[in-house]
Amino acid sequence: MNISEFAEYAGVSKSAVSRYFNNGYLSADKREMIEKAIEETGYSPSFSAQAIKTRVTKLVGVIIPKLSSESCARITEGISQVLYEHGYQILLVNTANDYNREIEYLELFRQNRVDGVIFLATVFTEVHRSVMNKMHIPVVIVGQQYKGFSCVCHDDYGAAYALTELMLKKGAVRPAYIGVTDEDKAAGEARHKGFLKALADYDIKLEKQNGMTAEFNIDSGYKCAKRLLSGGNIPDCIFCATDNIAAGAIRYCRESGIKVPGEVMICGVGDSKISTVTAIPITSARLHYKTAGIEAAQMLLNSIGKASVVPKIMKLDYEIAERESTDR
Amino acid sequence: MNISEFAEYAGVSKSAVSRYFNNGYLSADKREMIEKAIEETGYSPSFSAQAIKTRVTKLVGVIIPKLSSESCARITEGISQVLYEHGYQILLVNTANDYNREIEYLELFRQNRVDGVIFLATVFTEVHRSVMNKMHIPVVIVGQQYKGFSCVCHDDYGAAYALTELMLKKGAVRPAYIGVTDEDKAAGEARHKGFLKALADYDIKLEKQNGMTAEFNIDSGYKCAKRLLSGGNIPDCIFCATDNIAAGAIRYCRESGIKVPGEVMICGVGDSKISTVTAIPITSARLHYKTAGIEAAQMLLNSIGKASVVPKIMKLDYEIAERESTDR
DNA sequence: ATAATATATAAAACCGATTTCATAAAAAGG
DNA sequence: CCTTTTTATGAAATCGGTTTTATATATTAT
Repeated sequence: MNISEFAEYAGVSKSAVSRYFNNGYLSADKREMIEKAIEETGYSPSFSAQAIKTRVTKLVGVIIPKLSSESCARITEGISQVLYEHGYQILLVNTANDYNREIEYLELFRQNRVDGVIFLATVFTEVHRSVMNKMHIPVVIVGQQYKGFSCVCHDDYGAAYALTELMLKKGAVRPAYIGVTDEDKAAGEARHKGFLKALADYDIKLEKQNGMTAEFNIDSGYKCAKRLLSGGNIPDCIFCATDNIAAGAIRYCRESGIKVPGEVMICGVGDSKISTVTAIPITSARLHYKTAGIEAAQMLLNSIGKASVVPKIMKLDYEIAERESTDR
Repeated sequence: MNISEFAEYAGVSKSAVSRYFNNGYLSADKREMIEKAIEETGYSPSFSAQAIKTRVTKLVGVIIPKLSSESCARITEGISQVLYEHGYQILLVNTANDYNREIEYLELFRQNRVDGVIFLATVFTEVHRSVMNKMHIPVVIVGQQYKGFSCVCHDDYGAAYALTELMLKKGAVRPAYIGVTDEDKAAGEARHKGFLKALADYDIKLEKQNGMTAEFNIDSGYKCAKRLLSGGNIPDCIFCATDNIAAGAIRYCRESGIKVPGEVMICGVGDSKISTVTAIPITSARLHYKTAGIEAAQMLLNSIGKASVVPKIMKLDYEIAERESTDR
């Protein structure tokens, strides 16, 4: 049923029906007639038809690298909560860590379809910048700082520094690092730099074979820990860039009889659910993922419809959750 | 830029442009002119305008109870993969376990906006049925069986039976159960029944105080395990309806010095990431979440556009992943 | 009482596409 | 060579709404 048929059914004009849904002038009796007709028919206006005229879709594109990652899911949950409260909906794109798909969907969103975009990105390329610059709808980036765009991010550097310092203060002198690629500015580079800075400040140096790059999962942490810990002269602490990596490392230690924290301290980042239930609970830095999603969504909603917006950066604080894996 | 402006720019008629995007009759030179103009302007047709005329939105509504649950995330990942391959996108609704919001969005989708709905539901009410019956777009339900609708679900009953049998065969005689509400037909009722049937078949009875209902999280498992294990005459095995509950139970055992599996065997369901890294790795049943999402999406795509479709039920098999928590 | 303003209404134009229609040119068939 | 079919084309109608316009009526101000 379209607006004309409905208007006829209700005994009013199309314009009156439209005004009813858009708070225009409308007499009480017409309002009543329309309400009664809605009751009877269940009519509601077509989103597509509204969008074409108003240029408002009430849709926000959310681009994420991996839905089944706890951090992504929690950010998206925060986004979802705020958008729901404001009558917006999420057009979700799971890129499965495929950078090309990020570009593909940015292009898609560039034209129409959504009112704004929230982008949980990991690695930025020149192509990203060129596409994003041509975008004429607001974009908010979560988890990274990217010049020229509004961002909500975590203090990855500070968290990594604090965790490393914690272990050094407890007497670690032969540290190791299992990180992710430095191409990832946040989880990779920033945490790496925070780790190295703490080492520098405490006059401790990283032996070359003790720095490793892993994937974002448990198995990869397991394998790296194996390489790190199967030689002689093993490290006495391992900074892991994520809790999953730390969980894998702890699993390896458990299986090979290496005492955590006795022989080697281990920490992760993210304070995910997993960190409380591992063989040895993991000391980690709580990053406020859901809050990041909430803030990003609010930032985006504040930008939608505005002619131009000054890009803002919001950096969220962290808290250290100390658990057994770094006890001394 | 709209189709008229673009057509003028390209030096062809509106109709020609439309035909270009919809594979109509078009001479080679016109095709070339249009391609050149697209190159130069980046024009692409408006989704809203297309949708209004074709009544196709290329959008699928996905309603899920909790995004940050690993099972939901994996199902959604499967859905996303298939829809992507077919040029569809996901309109995501996270209901945060609020049944009213489920109804609200079913209502919203009922009218327009999406071409089909995938519903990861937990508890069905009469209101659900009445709304879903009025739906004139296809709906596929994941994780539950619901008469009259196409469903993709797991063999919760069989998995629970097999896990329980495994523990009974290893000599357990005083079983306990930590489940979720029976209102949830799959994770609640079906697993509960599978557990009870195994007990019946092995002539073992459940002491009343050894059956408990928990929430879907680690802390709740911890608390239930505490109640279960702090008295005298404690159970010698605990069937947990989810891995999270089992992880909580294992954490309690670890903290209170109860030996797993020595004093009490524990199992979970879902074979989530967590089950491999807990203090004692958890025996669990692998449910194919991502596959469920993939199958559901395919089922839905097969129904879209068809006048009427016979509802189908697809029940996916499970596999037992035996780990230390049930060793004997 | 009259002018100015606020409220209320329907018709018509418009949003940006697709599709039908009428017509023409080219290709194929006999 | 003429008829039929296929290919190609732009104008116009249509999809389901919103918004402008023009006009009428009711209030308020002076």
